[in-house]
Amino acid sequence: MKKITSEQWSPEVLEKLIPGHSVDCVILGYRNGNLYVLLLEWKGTGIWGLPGGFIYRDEDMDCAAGRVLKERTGLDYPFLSQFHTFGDYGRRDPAQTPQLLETWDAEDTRLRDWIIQRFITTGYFALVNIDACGPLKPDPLSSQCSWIPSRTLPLLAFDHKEIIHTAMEHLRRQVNYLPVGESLLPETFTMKDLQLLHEAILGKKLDRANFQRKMLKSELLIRGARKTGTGPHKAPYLYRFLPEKQ
Amino acid sequence: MKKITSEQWSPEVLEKLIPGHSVDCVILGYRNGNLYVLLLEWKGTGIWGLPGGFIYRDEDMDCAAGRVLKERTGLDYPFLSQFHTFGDYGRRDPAQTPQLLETWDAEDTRLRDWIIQRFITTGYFALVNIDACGPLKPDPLSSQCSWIPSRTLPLLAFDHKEIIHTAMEHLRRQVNYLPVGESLLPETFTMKDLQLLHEAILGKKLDRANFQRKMLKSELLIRGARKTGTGPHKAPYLYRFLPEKQ
DNA sequence: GCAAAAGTGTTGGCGGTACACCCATGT
DNA sequence: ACATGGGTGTACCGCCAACACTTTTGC
Repeated sequence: MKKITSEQWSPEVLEKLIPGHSVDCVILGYRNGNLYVLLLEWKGTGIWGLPGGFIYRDEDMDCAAGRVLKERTGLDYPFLSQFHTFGDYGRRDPAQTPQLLETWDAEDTRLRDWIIQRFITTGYFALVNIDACGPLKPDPLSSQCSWIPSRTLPLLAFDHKEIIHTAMEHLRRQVNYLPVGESLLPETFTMKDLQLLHEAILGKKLDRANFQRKMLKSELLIRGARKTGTGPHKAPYLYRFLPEKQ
Repeated sequence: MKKITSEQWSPEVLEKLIPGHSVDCVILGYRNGNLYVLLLEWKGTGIWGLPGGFIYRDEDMDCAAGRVLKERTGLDYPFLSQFHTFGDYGRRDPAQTPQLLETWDAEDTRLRDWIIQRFITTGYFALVNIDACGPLKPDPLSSQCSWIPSRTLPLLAFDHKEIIHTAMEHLRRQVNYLPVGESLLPETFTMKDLQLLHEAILGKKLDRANFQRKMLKSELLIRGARKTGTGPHKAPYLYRFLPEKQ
């Protein structure tokens, strides 16, 4: 796996990239009971898109996805996995690409031709701790990079809405086998916190008693001290995840 | 979905193809208790590879996979689904490409350059009835196209062994949710036939009694007459799958 | 004391596994 | 009759959903 550092796109850089194939990352974060997706706003258009990028000719595709994550969030390769490749001919609405290019140097048609060509994209998804991210950085085509609640998605470019839905579907199917808590929660948390997270992912309420037993039986958690000052009720335990097995 | 008919590769045709991205199909068949994979032998090399193909610039990627299936087997789009995209920089062993090209027109370097470039490939898998296939047709790079038992794979090109293993893994995980019997068995079959198929996929023995109950409970089968002349024992029922729900 | 939230217990259903028991048939 | 394989019954276990009960805490 060869790592390549971030660079602005330019005609010279474009030469080093694989044409027509991109990676798009569905980066999920969590805070206060809500799931968030990291999105970029295309300069001045009000259209949002997934953080994506291109693949260098001598770079593994997985690395390209990791590089995108690093460039936007500063995070180094947390849990990141490919979930689907989107290859329909008409997946990029041709009416949207001109908007994407409005802020670009119009006189160099190489850039324009490169960006409006047909693209196949491979979707990756990552679960990250919002507080562990560095400052969010938009890419050269975007004006801002923000955490957007996954329940209230804005107008999205191309088929990015479908890509997000596919990723969420993938996450829901695997929620019991993935370290979702470890990736999305702070170091210590209550069982209620963990349950709210699972409920946010699954989009439905879970039984408190059964959820508690299931989590404890997994033997991935260690129980710490009780959390004080949480109100007029029994103080809940604080948990943390076991250190990783080597 | 735009359909495109088969053509030989030529410099003119190559212009119409997306460079650097291929589809490879893991096409599985079944007969007498054994799973088979459809493979092609590269002309004169003794190296085998998956049936693959390229994507026309105006063609959906899923269609390209369906076209590959059709070209090799004559079958029209049975159950066919994408399972993973293989994008490592070093996935195609550069030492193997010269062998692949030995039988090609060496004086036209465009063909050579096109075929030895870095490729990302998307893997599809299909379950087909061997008897329903037309005559098997090798592609321009291959001398033969045959059903090879999945347990005794020959020397395979590039990372095709890994691709097959990934597909089999995918199939094992989904065997209970896929119409494996409907795709791989003849119209009528005994419960034992169906069980042998599942055992071949899972690579382990199943309990006869429990398997029978599970299949009947699914309500996908209808029981027909008994099969006669099967030996000194009770005659088994013949089953068929219910006609598809509309 | 009372409400609210946390922790634990109990029950029943369902799916999977293991294995026992009959049934039909050709020799 | 008997061996062989097909069909069905029963018991057990683990997982999950539903819900009851007890404990702690601030008001």
